[in-house]
Amino acid sequence: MTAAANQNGRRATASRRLERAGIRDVAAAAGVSITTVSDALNGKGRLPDETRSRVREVAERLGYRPSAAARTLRTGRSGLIGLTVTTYGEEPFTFTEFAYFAEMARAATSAALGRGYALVVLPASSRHDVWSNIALDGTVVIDPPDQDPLVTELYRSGVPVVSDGKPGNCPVTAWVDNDHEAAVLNILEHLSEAGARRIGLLTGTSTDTYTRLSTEAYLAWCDRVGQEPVYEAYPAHDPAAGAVAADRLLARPDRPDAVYGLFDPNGTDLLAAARRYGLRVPDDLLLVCCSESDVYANTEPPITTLSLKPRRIGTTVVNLLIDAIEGVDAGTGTTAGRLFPPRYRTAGTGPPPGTLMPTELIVRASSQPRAPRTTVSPPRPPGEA
Amino acid sequence: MTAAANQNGRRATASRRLERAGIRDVAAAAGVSITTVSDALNGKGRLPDETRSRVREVAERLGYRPSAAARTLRTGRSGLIGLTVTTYGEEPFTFTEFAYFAEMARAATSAALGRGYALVVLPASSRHDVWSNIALDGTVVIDPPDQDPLVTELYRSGVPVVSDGKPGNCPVTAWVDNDHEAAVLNILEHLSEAGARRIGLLTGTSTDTYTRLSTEAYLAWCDRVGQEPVYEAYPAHDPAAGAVAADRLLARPDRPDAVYGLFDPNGTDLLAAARRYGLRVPDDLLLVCCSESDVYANTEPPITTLSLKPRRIGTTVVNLLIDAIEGVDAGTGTTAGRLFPPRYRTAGTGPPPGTLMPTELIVRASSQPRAPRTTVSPPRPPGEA
DNA sequence: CGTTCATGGAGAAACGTATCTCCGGCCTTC
DNA sequence: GAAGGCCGGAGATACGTTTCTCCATGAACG
Repeated sequence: MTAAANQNGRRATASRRLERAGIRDVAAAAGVSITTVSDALNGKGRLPDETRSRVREVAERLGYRPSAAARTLRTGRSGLIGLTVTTYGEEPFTFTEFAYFAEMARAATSAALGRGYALVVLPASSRHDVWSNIALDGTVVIDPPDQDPLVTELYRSGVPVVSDGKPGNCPVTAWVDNDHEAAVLNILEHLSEAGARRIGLLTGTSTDTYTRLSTEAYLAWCDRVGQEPVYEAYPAHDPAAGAVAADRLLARPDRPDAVYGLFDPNGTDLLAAARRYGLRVPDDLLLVCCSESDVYANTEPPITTLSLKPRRIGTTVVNLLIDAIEGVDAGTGTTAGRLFPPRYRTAGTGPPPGTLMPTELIVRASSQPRAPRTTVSPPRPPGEA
Repeated sequence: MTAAANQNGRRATASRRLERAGIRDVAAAAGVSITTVSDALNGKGRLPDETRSRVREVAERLGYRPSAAARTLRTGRSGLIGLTVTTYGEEPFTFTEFAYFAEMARAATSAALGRGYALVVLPASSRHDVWSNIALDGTVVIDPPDQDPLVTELYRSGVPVVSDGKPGNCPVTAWVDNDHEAAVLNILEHLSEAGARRIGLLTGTSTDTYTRLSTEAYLAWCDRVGQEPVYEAYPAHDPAAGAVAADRLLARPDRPDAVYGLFDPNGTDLLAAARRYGLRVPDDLLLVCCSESDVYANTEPPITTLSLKPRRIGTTVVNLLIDAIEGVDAGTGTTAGRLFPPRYRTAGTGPPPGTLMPTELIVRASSQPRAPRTTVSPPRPPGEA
């Protein structure tokens, strides 16, 4: 009966340690071959149900757990997805610092788990050895800068890459982004209708897509309607710099009567700056900022915010990535396909497919002059302007 | 020259695909053996520097990247650490929902990366196949419930487990927690000194360590000083229930003149409830809540908070875990040790080693009668940078 | 009665690395 | 002049799966 012990000669020579049971042990205990065990547990092959259940029972009894490492080595699939956020400045990473990232990451994790994948968080600035030590089936990159060497290398080594934020010059498999241009135009229009005559912008100095597209849309709008641009830029990763920039913006001689702040803390920064200058919101100053935080529902006054809907973005990004990962095998043919490495190929040339997702403007008191329901009466210009 | 191609017979028979270069290819190109390549790249063995650098150069030229899966299989080490948060309720996971988790996770990720490990986020409620599909060197468990089956299984299969939150009956390798008892006593004392006669508690209905220990400390204190306990409990994972409970607490006939709220949103909840009942803070009601959010520095009035210092916890937990992981091999002997599975053994019996970490009470106006001046974060003058 | 087929399953070859064992030279040393 | 000792490196094995290939058996069918 237990003659099967002779089959695995190697194990017979080694003294029996208290190792975890392997597939060989299960096969021996069940009196079948390794193949049968593998097929039974993975639901493959042609086996009568009786054999299947018997093998499963034996495996359960022995506490058998397949080795993830061996499976990964054999199948070329790890079930792991990298989630990378390009780090601003020196800090390890600004993860969860802004609500956008936190929400996006949470949604991405959920979506991945729902499809049987797990997410591993890897800052782009991590030591190279950490990256190459992990078998990744694909990677989500949040807001890659132009010519990101990390993305380029990943792509070259055959790992699918989907970016959150339209990539500049990086070759990605696909990308997802908000329609920042439409969002900014919508806000500017909203503020104009609320009576704004001179709309200012609080923006960043970094070159990521979000900052760039938003600022360009603002400048283009200014050019179109004939307003002189009024904006201040600051390094968005510096939490203290935002307050300073907000102050600068409201201290200008050509002080705007409405401001859109591109970053999450801008709302409170602008509100505080307005108080310092004795400006009432919304009477003297209309305010909108981009934020996922609901604290702006309870500020005094509540502040109109633009939500980028990070949950939707995170879910979409992960689903696109997994589609690419799993689509690889489907496209490589029938028999010899298995021999091919899981290298993603772009169909011909041309830009990678991108998806634009809408944003949502949550209108609150800060952008509604006086009566919240009628916008007919234009506000009087603040001070002398 | 390229006669080395004959050595790897397997590769010679298969038609040459455009696969990624393996260690064999490097060996062939450099005219050395696989062993030499491995040693040269990993800094092991005894090789002259000339050979080392030559092999490295060839590897670089071929764009060689070692297979993480193969290395993991061979060494039994993946460089991956699981980060598990027990899910409250139905939601996928409350990660990043509370600032505590977000901060703790961020610190843990940083600490892990600093030591060459990466973190993979895995809710305790994930499908079992996701868990067993990933080779984990160890796991951090946030606040495991009593008799957590997940922890038990992990521990049994030899994976080191370190928990954030003193475990009830789970066998963990080590644990870290705040000194909740001391923290609560400190708060109660602080409130008493501020003039409180009847201190109420807003607590949770769940059985996690934090809730349990804090509540018990409160009850013990009441018993000691002879005050009748005044508390309301609600399911902490329900964001709406907190406001209701806060309202209930202040509506009681034996209304407290000071309240400590165990959860992050309790501060605003209690403040809102106080307003509804026309209670002035801190004149009629002293307020403290446990929170990592700095919004309480700007509420009206600013609210005294207890910080659990999640960054410190996250860092400590990860370092303890990695110590355990890397300590395993050190303890298994010299020669035959390599054959042993990386199974962690507790030294004898007895409880697992635990570390208590201090908390920090940030005193603001809400718990100081009269004195409106805060001791932290003084207001910034308008003109200052 | 011979041929085909479907069924149930076994054997063995990978996957790509790390590492244990061993071996040939050359140099020293008595 | 022979016996170690060190240097530089090659061979082979094992890590634990998945999966390709192939075989034996018996039934169906002409």
